[in-house]
Amino acid sequence: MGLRIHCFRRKDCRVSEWVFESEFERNLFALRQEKLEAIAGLGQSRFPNQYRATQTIPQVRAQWGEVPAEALNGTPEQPAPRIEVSLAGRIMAIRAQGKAGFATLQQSGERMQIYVRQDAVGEAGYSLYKLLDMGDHIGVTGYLFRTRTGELTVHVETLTFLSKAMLALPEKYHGLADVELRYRQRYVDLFTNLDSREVFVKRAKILRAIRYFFDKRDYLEVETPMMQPIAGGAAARPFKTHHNALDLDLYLRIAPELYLKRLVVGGLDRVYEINRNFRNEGVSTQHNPEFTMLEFYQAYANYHDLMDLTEELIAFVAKEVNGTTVVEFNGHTIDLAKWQRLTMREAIRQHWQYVQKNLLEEIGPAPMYEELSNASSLLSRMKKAYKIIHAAFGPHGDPRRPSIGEPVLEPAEQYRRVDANSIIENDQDAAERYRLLLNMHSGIQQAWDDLEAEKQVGIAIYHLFEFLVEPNLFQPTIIYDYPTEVSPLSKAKPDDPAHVERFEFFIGGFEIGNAFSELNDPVEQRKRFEQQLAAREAGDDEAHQMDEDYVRALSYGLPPTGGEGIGIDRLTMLLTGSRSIRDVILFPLLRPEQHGEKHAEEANDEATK
RNA sequence: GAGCUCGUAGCUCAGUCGGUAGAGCAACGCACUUUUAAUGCGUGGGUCCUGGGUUCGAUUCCCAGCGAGCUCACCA
Repeated sequence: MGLRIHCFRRKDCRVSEWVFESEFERNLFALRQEKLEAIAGLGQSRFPNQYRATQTIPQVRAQWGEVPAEALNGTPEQPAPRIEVSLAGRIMAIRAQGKAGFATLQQSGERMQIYVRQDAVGEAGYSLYKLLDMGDHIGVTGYLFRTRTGELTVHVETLTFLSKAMLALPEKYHGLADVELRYRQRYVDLFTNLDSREVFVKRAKILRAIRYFFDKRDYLEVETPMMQPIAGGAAARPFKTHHNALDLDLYLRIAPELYLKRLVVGGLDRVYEINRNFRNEGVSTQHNPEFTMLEFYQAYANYHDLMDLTEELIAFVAKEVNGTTVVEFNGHTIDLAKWQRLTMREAIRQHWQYVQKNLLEEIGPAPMYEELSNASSLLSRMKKAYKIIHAAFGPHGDPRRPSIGEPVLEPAEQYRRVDANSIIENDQDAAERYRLLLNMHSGIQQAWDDLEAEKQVGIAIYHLFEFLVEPNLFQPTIIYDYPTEVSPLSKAKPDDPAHVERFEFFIGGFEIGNAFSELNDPVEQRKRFEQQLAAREAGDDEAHQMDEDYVRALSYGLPPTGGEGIGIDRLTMLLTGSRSIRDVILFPLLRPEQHGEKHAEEANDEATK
């Protein structure tokens, strides 16, 4: 910690100089320092090094929270035995009344009222009380009683000053409401918004439950490199960094996958790792550039074994953390113990049939499996379907794409000239219908584009799935048997080379995990790397690089292995009912704050360019 | 990356059909020995995000920029 706390408004500010956000803060800080001196004058240390409490506030509440007033307070004739306590906490409310007063201490997210009266703590003690402010840390000793209004309270006998808040706390009723401030100043958010604290307590419980689950099954927790010379194991753009002494470019890992499988080659049959991955991509309510993944690998298992394990894991974690497998998320009630499993093509067909039956009969029956396997028949089907669904929106229905040809059907009345924003505000069902149709529209359009560009049929199928089906998978769903073209690291189905033994699972409308029977044929692996390399040369900067050492590792023999990755942030969102990934990451990535003159200069520079 | 919305006191928010702004909390002073969003009386606190334009005059209108939220795109 330097001396500087804020340094925005003066471009030449030095580290040795205090720069406050405002006069208010400058004055308050000075005033609090004077109070600190006055506290020292009372014989207290300004910044004492420790305080020995005998209990925590949660402990006292747990033990005495329900004990009635008579038992604690006794009567004038029959005084009850005193319950002595020694507690520490942060002052979250303080109310002085002449020669006595109350304060509320907070510790570990729980609160305890204290009562300080001059005739109990003495004049010096009461002088200290009067020098206390919201946000200060103090220690108290005394005994428990209940006030007239029944609140469990510490009758203070000694007061020990522990640390001063030099800045003003947020408004005490609302806490920090500005989401940006809550992310930037999480240290304030955490003690003023206890809901926020609860999310991170739960996050820790989730991690603990996961570790327990895998440890119990003889998995070994490992840590593999986060800085890698080749960023592999996923399709994503990496961050680049540099090691000076070795003069070596390195990438922050996009996945631990290839290292974990090397470990299985090495005889660590069951391994898992929980740690950060880094992907150089945009941010959204579901994406942070660094995010936490659980990856685990199990020798001699295939993807069906992992499906069973996954269902068990998710239900177990939910139960450990929330005491139930039922969660409310985004207006949906989800039971994490009730799963369905569908192949990707089944899911597309099922969803298509749903749309046909409930929304748009003209779209026709779902494509048959043969149609979904053949590029030219799929293309002609997509063309047909596109015209129908496009017409359903009316000539102006989809602002993002000009009409292709003339509408072939009369637009269905309820979708004519629909405006997404107005119906989302007004009519939930209409908004839902609109969303479903728009997703279908986008998926069909995407598949058409893929096939038109002569991409492989599997890629078109995958896109169709992503748009049509994925956003609607609120209940726990395993989607399996992915097209080979979109799965460079997984193993083909023995009886169907067009598909691989891979599944992803979806809850709450987004993907949470991804698993497959790992490809362990080094020759096949090299071939797929080479294909990726070709894609890379063709301009796909997310395509895999060649990883010779990984192929070498496979050449020593990877046993048949199942592997899976689970997004911990998203799982946490689900189990805490958080709509944004930023609510489950302590310090989500934000642009640095810019203030005052520096800011203005940059704005001008920008304007004159 | 695109669209929409927002940015006013330390915090939570009003407001100004264009005439440089208010409340509550917090802060400061006084009163009050069972209050609890304590209360009562009084005081201080603002480059109304930044820059430019229009105007006699801009916090308000217009343009640009910065930051954030949401939606979409990319992605897990």
